[in-house]
Amino acid sequence: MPPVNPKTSYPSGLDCRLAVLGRDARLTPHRRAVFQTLAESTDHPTALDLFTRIKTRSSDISLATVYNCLEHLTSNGLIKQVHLERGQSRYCANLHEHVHFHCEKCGKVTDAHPMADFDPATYWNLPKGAKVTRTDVAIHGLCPDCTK
Amino acid sequence: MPPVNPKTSYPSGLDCRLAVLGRDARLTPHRRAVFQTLAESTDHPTALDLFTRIKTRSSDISLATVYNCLEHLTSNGLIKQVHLERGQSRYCANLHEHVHFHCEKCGKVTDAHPMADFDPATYWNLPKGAKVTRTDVAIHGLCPDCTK
DNA sequence: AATTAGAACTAGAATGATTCTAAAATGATC
DNA sequence: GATCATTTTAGAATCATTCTAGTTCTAATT
Repeated sequence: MPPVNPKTSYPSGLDCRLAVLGRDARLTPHRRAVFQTLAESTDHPTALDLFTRIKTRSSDISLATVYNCLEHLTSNGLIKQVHLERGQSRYCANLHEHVHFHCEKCGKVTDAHPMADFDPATYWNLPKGAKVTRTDVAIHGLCPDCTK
Repeated sequence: MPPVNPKTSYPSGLDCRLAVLGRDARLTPHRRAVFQTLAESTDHPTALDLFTRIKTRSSDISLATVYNCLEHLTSNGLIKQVHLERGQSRYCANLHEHVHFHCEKCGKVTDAHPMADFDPATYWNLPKGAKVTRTDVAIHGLCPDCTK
């Protein structure tokens, strides 16, 4: 096994999360840009949002590459895809267990972190013998700013 | 206020739910077909599913009309739109409070009814001052048939 | 340093779900 | 039975995403 090139492989120093990737998953400038732009965003941007931000702030990139990078990062478990309504997918670099609060007026999406363990089987009658792997919770309502 | 035409207005006898509509919301044969076809379905069909079922089983209809009827029924609160993944919207005539169990293998969607009151604020740290109007819960996993 | 094989990037085409448009049909009221 | 609003329709348009196929880039090898 040849040595990993420190310049182009996902370094564990930059962000421990990036280290989970195998050595053949390259940390290209584009992937870095997509990941970092998303990590700096608190607003759950769409692919197009990220495309615009990366294009104006830093390097040139194509929309197809943004989609490729997002798919790569998602399938490697570095980021998560979020679906709140039909339409565009949104992305989220927060890997801590959390759910989403969606403001129906301004559209803002806020992460809500757990205070206690949650088991859906205590609240809903699941099919007998079903095996739960994941529970998606989306809370809709009015954010503090929009209740005024 | 002129009398309601019993033949074309949503009758309260057929299904009490249909009575919630105002008198200017007509119960056309197409709307009736879309509603009834959905009400008889347990599989959370897509607009295209409903289009095919209505077209083959009963009257002729266009896909645009299915979309129009679904939009009409949804905005009048007679049916619900369900988004489990990106892609097509699914529809559900079950208005009892419930959540959805989605089998990741066979794709089947099952309604899961509540056994206890559920307040998301006891589990997740919502933004201070936020007002919750609705909580969408989608439970993903393997259905009883697929665990075998 | 040049070669090579594979991975990543790209523009533009293609796809799939949905919405829009504008005209025709239908229904309700006058 | 005329009139006006609503519904239906086919087909065009749109929007987000994925695909295609050619090009460029990267890293290991010569």
